[in-house]
Amino acid sequence: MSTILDVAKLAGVSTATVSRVINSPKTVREKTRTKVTRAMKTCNYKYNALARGFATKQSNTIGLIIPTINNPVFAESTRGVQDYADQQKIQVILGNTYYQNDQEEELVKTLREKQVDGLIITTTNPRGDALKTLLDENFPFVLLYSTVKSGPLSAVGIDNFQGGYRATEHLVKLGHKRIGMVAGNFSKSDRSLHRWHGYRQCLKNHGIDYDKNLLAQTDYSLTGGRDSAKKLVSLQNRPTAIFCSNDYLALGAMKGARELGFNLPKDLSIVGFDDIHIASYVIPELTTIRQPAYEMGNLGAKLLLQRIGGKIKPEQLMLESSLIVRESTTKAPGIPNN
Amino acid sequence: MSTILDVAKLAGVSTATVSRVINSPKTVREKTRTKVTRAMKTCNYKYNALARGFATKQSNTIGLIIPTINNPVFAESTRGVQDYADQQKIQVILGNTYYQNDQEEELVKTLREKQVDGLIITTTNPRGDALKTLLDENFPFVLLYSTVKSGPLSAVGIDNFQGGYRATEHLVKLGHKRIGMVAGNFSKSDRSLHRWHGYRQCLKNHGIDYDKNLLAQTDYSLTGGRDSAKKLVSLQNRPTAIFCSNDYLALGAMKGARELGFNLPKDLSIVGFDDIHIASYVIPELTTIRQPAYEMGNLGAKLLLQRIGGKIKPEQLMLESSLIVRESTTKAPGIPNN
DNA sequence: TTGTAGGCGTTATCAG
DNA sequence: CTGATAACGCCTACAA
Repeated sequence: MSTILDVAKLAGVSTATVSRVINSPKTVREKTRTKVTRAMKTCNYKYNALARGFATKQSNTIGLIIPTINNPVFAESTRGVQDYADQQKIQVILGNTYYQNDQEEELVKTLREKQVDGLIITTTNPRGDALKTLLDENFPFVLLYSTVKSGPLSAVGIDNFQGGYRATEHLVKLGHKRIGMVAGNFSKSDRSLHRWHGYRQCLKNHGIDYDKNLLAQTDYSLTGGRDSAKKLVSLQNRPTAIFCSNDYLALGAMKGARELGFNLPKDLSIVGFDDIHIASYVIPELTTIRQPAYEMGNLGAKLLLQRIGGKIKPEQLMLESSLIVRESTTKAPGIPNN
Repeated sequence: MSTILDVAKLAGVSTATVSRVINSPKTVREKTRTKVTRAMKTCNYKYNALARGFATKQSNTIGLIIPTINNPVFAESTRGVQDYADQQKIQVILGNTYYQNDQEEELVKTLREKQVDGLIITTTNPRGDALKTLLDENFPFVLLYSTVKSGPLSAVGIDNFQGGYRATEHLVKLGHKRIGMVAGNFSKSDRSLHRWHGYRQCLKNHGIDYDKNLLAQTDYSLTGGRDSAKKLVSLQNRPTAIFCSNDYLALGAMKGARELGFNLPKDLSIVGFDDIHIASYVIPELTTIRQPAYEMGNLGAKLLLQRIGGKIKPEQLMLESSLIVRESTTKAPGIPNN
C-alpha cells in the first residue's frame, strides 16, 4: 500500500504538497496538482483516513447506541442519523444495548476508545454512570427519544408524557373506562415510564380510577406484547382498550388478543406508539401516536455535529408527536355509535 | 487526555511496559503491573484504539453494507453480524446503499479509507466494479444473501432460485394457474432475479405458460408492493395468486389488494419471502419462504473474520430456506377444498 | 506556492 | 521481566 510519501517521491514534490492537493486543492498550483494526481493514480494511492484521524484527533466517526435495530422505529431513526452523517462525510458505528445498562456502558467505553467524535444514544438509563461520566468529561453526545426539556444534556425527543396522555384521552373519548396498558419495563426505558405517567394523569383527569392490575410491564418484543395482552384480556374485569407503549408491542398485543378469539377492534381497542411504517399495513390499521423518528435521528446527528464543531451549549429539541386515528380503536361496548 | 507516556512516567516505567500490561498482562511482574494500573487510574488514562489501529494496521472494525436498514430482514442480519463482531471485540460501521450502485461503490471506498479490516456486503450489483476491485486487490469481503455456489468470492446465502421455485410450487399445488409475481427490480438485486428464475422454471415444469404481464418489477418498498399488487389484480385476466420477492413487498401487496376490495386469502393468495418477524403477526398470517437472516449475518461475520485472520481461500456457505405455510395462501377459486 | 520537520499514541523489535 | 527507540501515514506550523 502506497503512502503520500511514495506519491511525493514519484511526483517530485514534498509530502506536504501531496497532503495539500488532498485537503485544499486550490492552494496548490494547477500544474503541480495534476502532477501529483497523476502520481497518485500510477501508484494506486489509497487515502488512509485512520492516519488522518490519528494526526488530527478527529475520527470523523460517531457512535450510535440504540436498544435494538429490530424495532423498526429505531431502524428509522438510525437511517435518519446515517443519512445526515453520510452527507457530512461522517461514518457511524452502530451498537445494540438490548435494553441492558451494562451493555450500554460497555458500548460507550469501546466507542470512545475508538475515538468517535461523539455519541447518539437512546438510553436505557438516563441516570446511569455512563451518561454521568460523559457529562462530567464534557464529551459530546445527544440523547434520542427521551423527554428532556432543559438541563445540561443535549437531546432531541418528544414529550412522552403528552404522548401517553393523548393516546389515553383518545380511548377515554371513545367511552372506554377500563383501559389497560402494555408497557416496556420502566426500569429499562424512561420513555415508557413517561408515557405511563401521561396515561395515569389522563385517567385521573377524567375521573377514572387507576387500576394497577391493568398495567403489564414486559420486555420489548412482539411476544412480550402478545403475552401481556393475553394476560390483560383474561382478567375477570377485563379492559376494553389497551394502550401499548410502542407499536411493536401493539402488533404483538393484537395477535395475542386474536389468539384468544377477540375481534378487533370490536371487542378490544388498541392504540400504539411510534407509527412505524407497517402500522398502517396491518389489519386493523393501527391507531397510534406518531413520532418523527427519521427526523429525530437526522436532527440528533445535526445537533451532535454542531456540538462537536464547537458549539458548546447543550440544547434540547422537542419535536411534535400526534395522534393518528386509524382502525384499531373504536367506541367502547355499549356506547352508541354516535 | 493522558497517554501511555504519562502513565509510564507516573509509574516510573517505560511505555513498552504500560503497553504490555494492556495487551499481555501476564508477561509483566505483578508488582509493576499494579503500579501501572494504579497510575492509569490516577491520571484517568483512556485507551486509544485508533492509535493502536494505526500502529498495527488493524482497525478491528468491519464495514457492513446493506440496501436499507428499514427492511426488517436486513435489520435481522445486521444484528447477526453485530452480535458476532461484538463478541470478537470488533465494531461495525453500517452503510445503506438504498439499492444504488454508485452509493455502494462510494461506501466501499469510504470504508476502505477508514481502514476497515473487511466488508460484508449485500450487493446491488454482483458484477459491478466495486466487487471486482475488491477481488483484484484481494481485500477480504463476504457477500450476504446472494446465491453463490462456487468461485473466487466468499459468500453466505441461500439458493434463491430454489426459494422462488418452492414458493411458486406451493401456489401451483393449491391449484393456481394464474400466478403473478411482484419482484424488486432485477437490475438492483440478483436475489430477486434468481427468485424469478425459480418462479419461471416452476411454472414451466407444471405446464403453465409464462405471462410477462403477470410480472411487476418495483422498488423495494411497502408502497411499491402495494401499487404493484393493485396493478396485477386489476388486469382483465387477473392472477389468483401472487408471489412477492420479499415479505416487505408482500405486506404492501396485501394492503393494495385489500384496498381494491379483495378478500384475503379467499380472492387472492400471497406468498412472501424472508419470514421477517411480523410476517406471523399480520392478518392473514403470511405464507413465506424462510431464510435464516440472523444466522446468515452471524456466519457472514464469522467467515469474514476468518478470512481476515489469514484463511485465504474464499468459501461459500449455502444455508437452507424453507416454505412456511400460514394463512395468506389458499386453494385457487373453483378448486374443491380437499 | 512549496518544502522541512516535528508530532499524534501505540506497537514491536532488539537489547539488556 | 523491562527499557529504548524506530516505525505507522498524515497534518501543520514555520520557513523559504
